[in-house]
Amino acid sequence: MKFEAVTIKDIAKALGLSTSTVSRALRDSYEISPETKKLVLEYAEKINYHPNPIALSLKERRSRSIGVIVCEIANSFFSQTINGIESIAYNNGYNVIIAQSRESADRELLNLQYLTSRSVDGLIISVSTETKDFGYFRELHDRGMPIVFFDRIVDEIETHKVIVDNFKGAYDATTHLVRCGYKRIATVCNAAVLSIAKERLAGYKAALTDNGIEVHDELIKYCQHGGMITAEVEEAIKELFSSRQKPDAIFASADKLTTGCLRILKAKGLSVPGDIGLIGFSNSDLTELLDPPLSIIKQPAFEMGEIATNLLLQLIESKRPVTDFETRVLTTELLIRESTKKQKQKAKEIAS
Amino acid sequence: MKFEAVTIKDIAKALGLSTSTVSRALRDSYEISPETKKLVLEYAEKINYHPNPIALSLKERRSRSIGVIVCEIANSFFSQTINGIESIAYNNGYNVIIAQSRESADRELLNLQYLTSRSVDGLIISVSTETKDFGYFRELHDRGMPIVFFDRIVDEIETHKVIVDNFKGAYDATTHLVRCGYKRIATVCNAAVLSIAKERLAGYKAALTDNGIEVHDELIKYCQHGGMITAEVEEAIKELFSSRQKPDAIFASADKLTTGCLRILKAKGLSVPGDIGLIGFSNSDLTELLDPPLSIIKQPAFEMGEIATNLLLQLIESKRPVTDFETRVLTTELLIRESTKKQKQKAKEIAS
DNA sequence: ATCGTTACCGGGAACGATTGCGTAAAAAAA
DNA sequence: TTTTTTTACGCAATCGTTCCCGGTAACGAT
Repeated sequence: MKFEAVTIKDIAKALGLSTSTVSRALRDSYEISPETKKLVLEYAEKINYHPNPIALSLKERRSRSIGVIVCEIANSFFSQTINGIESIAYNNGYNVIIAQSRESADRELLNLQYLTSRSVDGLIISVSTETKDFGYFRELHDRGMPIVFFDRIVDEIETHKVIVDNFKGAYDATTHLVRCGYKRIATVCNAAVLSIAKERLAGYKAALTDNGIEVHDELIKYCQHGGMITAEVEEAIKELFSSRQKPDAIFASADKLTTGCLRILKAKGLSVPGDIGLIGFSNSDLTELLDPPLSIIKQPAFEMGEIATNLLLQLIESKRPVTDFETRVLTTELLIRESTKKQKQKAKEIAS
Repeated sequence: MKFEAVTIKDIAKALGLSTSTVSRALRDSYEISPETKKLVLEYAEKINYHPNPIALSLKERRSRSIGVIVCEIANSFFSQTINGIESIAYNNGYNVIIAQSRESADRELLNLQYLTSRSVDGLIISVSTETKDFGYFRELHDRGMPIVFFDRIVDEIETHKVIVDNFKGAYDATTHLVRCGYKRIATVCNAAVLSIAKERLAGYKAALTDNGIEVHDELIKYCQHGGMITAEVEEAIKELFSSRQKPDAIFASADKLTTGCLRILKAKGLSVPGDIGLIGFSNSDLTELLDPPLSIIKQPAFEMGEIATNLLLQLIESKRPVTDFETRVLTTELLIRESTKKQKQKAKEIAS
């Protein structure tokens, strides 16, 4: 089954002109008489002519499409980012091809090869938790493929990057927990190789130290798949509670980890914040409806997508190789709700 | 800035062969000697040759890409569906271009034109709530563009469709409310033009009638934008509560409406299910963590995406025009949780 | 009458890959 | 040895579009 489109040849034949003339008439060239132009334009309109973008891509050696690789789209943060990416891309005549790594380095590489073989003009990437070898990224980048990293960036590759101040986000969240009166604050974070995991962990540690609380390694748990696998989070929580230092609060450093922790804590029959406080990074718009309403650190996801895309288009459309790269750092938002309200505090409130 | 890829010409020149020979060698043609093949294959591997898909698309008049139009991707149901679509598409060498209508008929048309001008080989569509004129769909379909509708389908266009038994889903949900002891059951649904809205409303009505409960029109509220605009849901709820027949339960017939209702009810200080019961269609994986845990009707979203894609690929790859279309109807899943537990019932449970 | 200019338009190569057809050389059959 | 067949490869067209060259009128100036 074929969908046959109208070509410039059809117009040329019908009007007794050459394809060159038709092409020029359509592009409003000065070498074509007004009458011919009118003729061509009207006929093109009539038969609903649209230039074949594939032929154009071949000719101009660009596809006007950009590739996006994220771990998964069924994730509030990423779907919001993609919204931002799309809005800018579409306004500039680019289309967006989305691929998911599902936190697998293999799938990520496959997607990468697939997208480049599809000749995308550029890439917007948030790397998977599993990725250790950035050789292919580097090779691509060295060969001139425009790449913008966001969220989970690759430090050793020099290109545009868009992130939030993860250190500050984590610092603020942890400080908030301290101020609420929590003492044994644990953290559940992403694979340690991830830039965001490192930064958020650093923020967590700094906040504890600055508040005179000792950092205990046994209160720091890593989830290699960023919470995509429930068992992983379950294991982390179990370990936390079987340690000598039982935590009285948890700072979760990623979307899936935050809701994952809540799920496991409830499954274990623990009350939040009664038995344990919880705060985490999240971009879900359902967090305030949860039981309990979750205190979260929220990222400006849509804006991040917009900025990343603008930077990428800048790279793509630049005449000469860009060497001056920038890293845009946005700020997170701390939303305080029930899940970090310590019991004593609650009691006090009721009394007053 | 350009990303220069290796072409068949580069290989030909380097090896002193013609492009035809190289092409045939790469495709393992019988007319090429084993030695030449080996030579070409090894060199191609060495310089990391990948055929240019754009050139192939031009030659074969197919792009090996499919377009998907949904109202928004930051929606559990649709992002899960897209996961299903992608998994099948990628396995078959197709890529997926996603576009969002954001419930606007204009944007939908724009996306449609954009995708077809991008020469996608086929389309998978869930129409927007606003769409009234299906002329463009029809035209495209008549001109041979393979289209598969899912979820929100277009009855008057004969092609493959993938839906759930919306009538039964709504019937089951409403029946469940009746069995819980609710008497004045309201429904908040999508724009009445949508296939799913009609079917779910019919299921709701039938369940009431079959249980000897009268259907009151003032207990039926429509949201033109399917809950994307909060004010819309707020207005619906306000109207319900200002009517003579104050509802004691609500059946929400779409993802955003379900969580939207919960949000508004809580904002109004109403307790669920204490003051009012709530059940609705939803595919969010957070519903059981909500306050209260939400009773929902869940659709097999991933599977729907898979089936839709398989059907589309079937259409695309069919040699002759397909005239025998099918509508796949899957079944929904009813998950009963706290939000539909009527107070009396609760009391009884505690007593026993 | 000849030249220069302007205005319009067509031929054909190119983008990268595939493929039908033609053909030289080598191998097999006569 | 001659003829036939097979093997192995190149030429050129094709997909839809753009664009570099040309080319040809018409017209005014010389």
